[in-house]
Amino acid sequence: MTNPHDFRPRYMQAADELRECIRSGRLAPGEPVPSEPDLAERFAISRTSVRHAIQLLRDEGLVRTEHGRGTYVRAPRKHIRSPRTARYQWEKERALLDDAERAQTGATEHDTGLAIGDLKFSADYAPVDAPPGIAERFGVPPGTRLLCRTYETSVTREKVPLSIARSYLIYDMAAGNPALLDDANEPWAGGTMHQLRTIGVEIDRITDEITARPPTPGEAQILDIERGVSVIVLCKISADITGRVVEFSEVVFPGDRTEIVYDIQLARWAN
Amino acid sequence: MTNPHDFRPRYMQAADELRECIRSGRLAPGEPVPSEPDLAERFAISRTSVRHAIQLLRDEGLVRTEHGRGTYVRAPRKHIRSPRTARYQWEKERALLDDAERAQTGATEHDTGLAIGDLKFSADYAPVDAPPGIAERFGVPPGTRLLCRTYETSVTREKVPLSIARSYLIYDMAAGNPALLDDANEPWAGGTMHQLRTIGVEIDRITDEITARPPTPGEAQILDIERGVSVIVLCKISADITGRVVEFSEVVFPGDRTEIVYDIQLARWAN
DNA sequence: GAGTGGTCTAGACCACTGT
DNA sequence: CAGTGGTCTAGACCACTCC
Repeated sequence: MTNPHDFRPRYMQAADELRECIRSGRLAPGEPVPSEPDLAERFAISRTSVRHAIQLLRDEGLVRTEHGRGTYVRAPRKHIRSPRTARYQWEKERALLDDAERAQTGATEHDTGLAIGDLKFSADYAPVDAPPGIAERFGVPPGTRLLCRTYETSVTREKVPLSIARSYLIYDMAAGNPALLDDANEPWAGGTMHQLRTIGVEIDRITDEITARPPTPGEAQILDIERGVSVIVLCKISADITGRVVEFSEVVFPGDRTEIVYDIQLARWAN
Repeated sequence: MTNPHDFRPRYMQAADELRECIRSGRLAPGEPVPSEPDLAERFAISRTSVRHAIQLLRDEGLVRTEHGRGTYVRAPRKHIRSPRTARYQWEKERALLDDAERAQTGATEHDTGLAIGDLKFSADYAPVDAPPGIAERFGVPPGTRLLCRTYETSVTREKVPLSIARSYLIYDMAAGNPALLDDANEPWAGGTMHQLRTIGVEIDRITDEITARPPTPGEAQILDIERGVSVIVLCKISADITGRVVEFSEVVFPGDRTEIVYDIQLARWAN
């Protein structure tokens, strides 16, 4: 079945042929790929080589393998939009509302259009000594006491979180309102923008830095990510109206189902 | 060497131990990992299992393997910052300058701080019929004639491109200035914003959508991406002052060395 | 129990990199 | 040349899923 005049490795030739079947639709999303022994016979190669070929397709995100069941052609995953520009401004205005109004809906509901009961949420606070990289962002000496808050947000119906977030505040600043030091107060209606407002801080400017990298084994497990899929890391640096950095947060999204959105309004040309 | 009371697969135990060596610094970036036969003996497993373990580490981005030389601990890759907000506004203002001023520096030089001679650039124009996904962005019927422009930008000293971009314009609109239809006019001093200005279009609002996915084999080759590393895909939708979408472009960045940056200025609270 | 994928071995040969 | 990783085999046994 493989071409004797082709000197590429046989597992690659097999992968190429399977890839072509998928691209052309002869193997449609959701359909099973033939079993490993079948493919071994069909391509006249060993099962080891078949597995190598399938591994390539897995790394390309084209197939998903389930132990004891088979290998299936993957459908592209549904993206969850995470609009940042709109969310930040909305969150800031919401911080001015009274308690009852703020309680009605959270930022993630605003992003995703889900109702407030559809979302599950867990938070954990702990004081930490600033590692050098993070101290630098705040412009404080390494070792300065920070409040580290970790969050997992998930859709109630699904086991898998939408994101894992770690947010840092200067501990002594947050201590201006002792309620901000206790994770029992989460979920806090109104989010970080409102929390900071209780200590007289107004966020004026946010810088987002976006990168991608392979997940750590822990992240792969929590986010239910398969081999070859990266996470998107969003570092958000918030400065107050005096230009001082007041919050640094790092949000980890599953790369195969997240779409991060920014709207940029440009200044008009003078006429 | 592997623990008989641990019932996890042996290749995972081996991977765990190597991962711990790297995290702890006992194997520092740049240092070689022991050879496969060495590791097989040390862990008392077959070379196949050793290779399986190393593959895991490769997928996590921790090591890099070079045929005939060995496997080395990877240093984190240097990130190239790609600030979007600042770039877009800068590019828009630059479109108003005269030819000589515009020729002095391009957008990528603005982003990276490199001089104009440091960058290499290739462009290719071709008319295409709009596929459904892209037609939808423009709000035109599928099959409408578009001008598809592909670009590769690289640093002259390095073989590997910084990004691959594909930009689409409505063909009939671009034809308003025939110079816009010919890739021989690239690099066009002033970029797309100036090109559009020659046909009376002012871009007013840009929406960026960012996702990550595994590279296609072609992208992996062009961008010199290793297994397990994803690409970051930035879809840029530009609308003119009437709200009509006038350009759609898709930029593919290597995920392991790109950092995309947005600055968001929030409205002040009324006092 | 039959069929699927997951782990593992021992050994062979090839391709590439150094000296 | 010796040493590295890359390809490949044939076969064994295990773990999981479904009937």
